Amino acid sequence: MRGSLTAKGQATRGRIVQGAVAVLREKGVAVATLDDVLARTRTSKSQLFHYFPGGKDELLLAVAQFEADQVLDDQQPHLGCLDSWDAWYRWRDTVIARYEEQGDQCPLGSLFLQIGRNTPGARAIVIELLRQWQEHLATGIRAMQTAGHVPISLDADRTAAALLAGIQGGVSILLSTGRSSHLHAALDEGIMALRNAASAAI
Amino acid sequence: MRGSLTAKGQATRGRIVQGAVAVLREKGVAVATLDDVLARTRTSKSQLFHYFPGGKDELLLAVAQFEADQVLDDQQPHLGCLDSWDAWYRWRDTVIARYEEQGDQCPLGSLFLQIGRNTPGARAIVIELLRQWQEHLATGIRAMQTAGHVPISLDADRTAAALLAGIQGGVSILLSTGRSSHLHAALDEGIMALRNAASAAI
DNA sequence: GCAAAATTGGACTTGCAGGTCCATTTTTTG
DNA sequence: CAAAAAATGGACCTGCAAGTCCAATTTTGC
Repeated sequence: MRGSLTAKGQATRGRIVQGAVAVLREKGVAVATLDDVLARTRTSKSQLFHYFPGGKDELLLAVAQFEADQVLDDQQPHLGCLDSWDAWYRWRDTVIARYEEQGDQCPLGSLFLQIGRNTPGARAIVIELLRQWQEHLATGIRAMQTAGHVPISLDADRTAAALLAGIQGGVSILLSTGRSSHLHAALDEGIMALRNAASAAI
Repeated sequence: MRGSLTAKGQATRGRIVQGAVAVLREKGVAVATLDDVLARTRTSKSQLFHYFPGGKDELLLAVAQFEADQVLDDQQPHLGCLDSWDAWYRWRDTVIARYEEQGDQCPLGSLFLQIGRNTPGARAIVIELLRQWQEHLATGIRAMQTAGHVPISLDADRTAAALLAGIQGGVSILLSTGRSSHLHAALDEGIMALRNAASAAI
């Protein structure tokens, strides 16, 4: 078999990615080196370049994909069933808890500055993550509309986009300042906008 | 005079900062080097380290401070007189224009990932920028309350915080995806929240 | 005008991190 | 079991960018 990975190979490759994820979360992408990853995973240079011929960039991209998947997973199952006010508030609590716990690490954000937003691979990962995230929110808003809790006149996609922007900004402010008050405000105001739309329906 | 700068010295120091600003905007902090700055400003290594004994970190910090000041300046005079719906929309247009023009450069954001958010100097710059920005917004909201356009019951600081988060997120999404729709949505929804609060007043 | 201080040029050093290479061992395949 | 392919260890190379050093020049203060 040409170019295939044995079970052992897959295991090693996986270990490298996992190790890279850990190292990057601990030290930050700016200072983390390949040797750090090797030390942690007890693998050698030749192994790393064997599984990631593209070198550091390719490894970072793999880590980015992993982290991106993690973002939505961590919001489940709540993100998937935003069909009552209660569900929305439970989801809000999950988001806040996740990012408060994460502290001032930003696995994903910093990763993209390093890889470069321009590289097609990196950009595709962010775009897809944001698209899915926003889609989930929009679906939740439509569910609330169907249930009659939010007026149909509301533009679900636009509202979802604004809410997503608020979350992104809240998180990035949390990263910069260590305070989660903006994330709190963005989520609460976002949900409040849905409730107010209900009473201020045109 | 010990440790003082002559007029010539100040000019050189200023040229270095200006050159660094330009280089960082063009190439991005991840790949820009001190030699790039020297080449552009026609200065020498010894000059750079003479005026920035702390080396690259100190220079980056100076650039960060410059860029931070720029952020609010670029929103003036609109940000300073948010006392009518019209003024709010003019300000919104200014913000959108500024960041659309900037494209996918993020002088400030990327800078902090390089310097490290932890270093006290860097963190202080962001915190102060955000504080002033939010203060301006809150002042604007209070002006609208005083004028009777927005109910007093609204928490100006919290609303300003949410709006600021939305802007931050909108910008960071613009940087990642090249699309300004989220920034648009965040601003419009943020202002809409003020208007809806008016009609949905408790 | 002259001594002291500030400014400047640019060659040189240094350390490090990414990447290459090849010999050796292990696993797969038939 | 034997040949081929995959996996592994780790020494080595290389380039680059930050930072050092010193000698030369200009400016300042008195």
